[in-house]
Amino acid sequence: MIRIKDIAQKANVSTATVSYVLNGTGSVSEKTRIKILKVIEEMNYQPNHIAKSLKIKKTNTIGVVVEDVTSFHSSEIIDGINEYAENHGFSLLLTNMRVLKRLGRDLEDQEKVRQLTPPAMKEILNKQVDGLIYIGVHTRDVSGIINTGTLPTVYTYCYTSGEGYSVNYDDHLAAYEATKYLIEEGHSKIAVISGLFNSNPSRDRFNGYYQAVKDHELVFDPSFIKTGDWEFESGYTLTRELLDGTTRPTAILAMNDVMAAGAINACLERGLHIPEDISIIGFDDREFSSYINPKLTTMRLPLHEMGMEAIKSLVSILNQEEATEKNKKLKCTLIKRHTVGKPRE
Amino acid sequence: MIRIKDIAQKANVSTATVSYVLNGTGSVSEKTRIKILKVIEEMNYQPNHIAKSLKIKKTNTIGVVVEDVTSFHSSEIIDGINEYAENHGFSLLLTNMRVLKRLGRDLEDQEKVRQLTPPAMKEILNKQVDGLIYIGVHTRDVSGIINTGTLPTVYTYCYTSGEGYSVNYDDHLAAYEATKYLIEEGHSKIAVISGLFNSNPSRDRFNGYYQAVKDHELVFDPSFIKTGDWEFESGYTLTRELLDGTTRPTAILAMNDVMAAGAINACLERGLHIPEDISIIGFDDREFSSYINPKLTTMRLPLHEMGMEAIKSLVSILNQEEATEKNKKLKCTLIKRHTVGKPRE
DNA sequence: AAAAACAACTTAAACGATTAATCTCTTACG
DNA sequence: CGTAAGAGATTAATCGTTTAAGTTGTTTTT
Repeated sequence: MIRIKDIAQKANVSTATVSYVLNGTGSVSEKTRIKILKVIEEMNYQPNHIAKSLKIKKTNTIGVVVEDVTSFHSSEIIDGINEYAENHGFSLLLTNMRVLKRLGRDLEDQEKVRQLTPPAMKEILNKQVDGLIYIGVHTRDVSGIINTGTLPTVYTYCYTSGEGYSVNYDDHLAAYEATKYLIEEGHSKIAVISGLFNSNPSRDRFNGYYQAVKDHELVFDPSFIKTGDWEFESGYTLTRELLDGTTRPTAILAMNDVMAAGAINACLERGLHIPEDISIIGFDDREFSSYINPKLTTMRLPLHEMGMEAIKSLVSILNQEEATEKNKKLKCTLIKRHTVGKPRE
Repeated sequence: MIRIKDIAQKANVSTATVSYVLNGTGSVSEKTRIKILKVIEEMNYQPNHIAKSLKIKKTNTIGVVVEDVTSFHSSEIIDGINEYAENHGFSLLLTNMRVLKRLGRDLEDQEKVRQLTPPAMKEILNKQVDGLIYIGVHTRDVSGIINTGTLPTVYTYCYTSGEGYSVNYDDHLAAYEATKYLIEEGHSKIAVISGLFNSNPSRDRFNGYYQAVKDHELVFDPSFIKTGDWEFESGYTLTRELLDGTTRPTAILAMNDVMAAGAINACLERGLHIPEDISIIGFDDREFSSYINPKLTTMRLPLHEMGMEAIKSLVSILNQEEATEKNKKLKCTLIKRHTVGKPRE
């Protein structure tokens, strides 16, 4: 391994001078600068980041703790983080907590999640990262569960009540816009297949829906609200219930694409045509949404952007820029495909 | 930050002694060992890995270079790598090349991929990782594209011809078994919707299919072989061609789930019943495969296991264990769902 | 009883960078 | 002309560990 020392010897200067040209600090004459640069080139010198980090107490490495990498949103967020990191000289140290695989749907049990944390995270904290990005599996509150100590941290796809920085998407607005779209298409009987009701996204999305219904002076029918559990089966079952109800809705707002897929299956099975007989709108824009038949109209989550904004926030915290926004909320976008149409007369 | 020096002072010993108890090296009396451990506990000392790495020239960090994180297989492989890493004290430094997003289907143009490499990878190499795992986007040959220099490297979901270590799944065997399953269900007219034909998996899978057909003494009909491009549309279009052909197949082997989904759509559109009128089998076991209607029977790739085996290989190379297998090939497993049945008489 | 061996420590030099403090020239200015 | 200022370089300490080599004092061997 070539060291600064080797460069210095060959170029007949001190190590300090070499370091100065490497970092563009100090004052070095153009002549020696050129000379040193040439030697560096010749010897194919690669700086040792470890040594540098030890001295300057900065690693230019960001820890990324993800509750579950295999969850659909994680890789897209990581991709966003990576894009910014690459362009700004940061590396990413990744740790996967695997909460979903280890706890399943038990993860609302905060104590269990907490117990999962230490082994996975201690290591990453000790590795001397400059800051941390925490990617949850649901946009739920993780305060009290995660203790990152004094390390600057930005939470995304989850948040901490009150303290801490977070980047998320706007559930309320997204549901509002989805509902508004349905209403504008002419629907007035709009059912909802919700996720688990003790979760923030479910609550916020319901409120967005409710707001849109009220703003457009439609009647709110509680029998149109069904509570699912985010899974395919519940979308399927609840849609059957909806179709068997006294008044049949002309549109269904499913709170994720997986349940929407279940809803589509249920409708198709009953011989209904989508969107002629019933419209369905999903949430997430999962990859499969354009592989199913008919292709699903859905609200796309700004995942890539969330990753980008999370690391931007973190970097601005690291740079002590005071203006950093505490809780960013990004907008979802409506992806129009083939499951929404005007209702029959 | 608490240093070894601080511990040493408080415990009235030298830094060397502290280091010895920390590493379990040297010879330290039980009495001082206890004493030092107590001080460490009291002061909540956390070792500085950076300093240690500088000295011992080992980081216990493994670089993971992935051609595209958002590709369906990547996160599952990463999950496998992570599981082993966590249990063996390694950290993961992740870099995403984003080849798919940057090059699209152009990635068979090796020159372009090569040009993408340096900026993304140089950084990770300089960060002094002990070894590298490279995760491709297709199981294609990347030799000549990727230059990891002297760094121990294991390739997965891709390979290098001849030199280097790799872990992959067995395409030939998987296709053989899928075909065999179809034959055993009673099918004799089995069509294939292949991926791009200049790709290794396409070739190997075709050979597996061909072998199975021959082994079971069926006639091989070239008109049953259609070449797609891995995308949904081609599955759809080619299935329509197949259905319009002079002899209609009773089963379709699609070389990935996405094309299989296209095939299902085409069949459904023609009013065919699956699997009564036609059987369809996919490849990959994508998440959506159980969300589509009917649920797709498919060959599952051993992704998690590939990640585990990749890092196992790497670690055994790092430990200079000579016995490390050069090119591991893992088995796919058949996931039986609802798109394969016995053919009509 | 002297020599050798060993256990239990300590000393101090690395590892490869950064950087405050110095030093030596020039150049500029009143 | 004397001196202050500045440019361009060097010296050496430092970051937090590890570890070879050295130092004790005690035990074993012969």
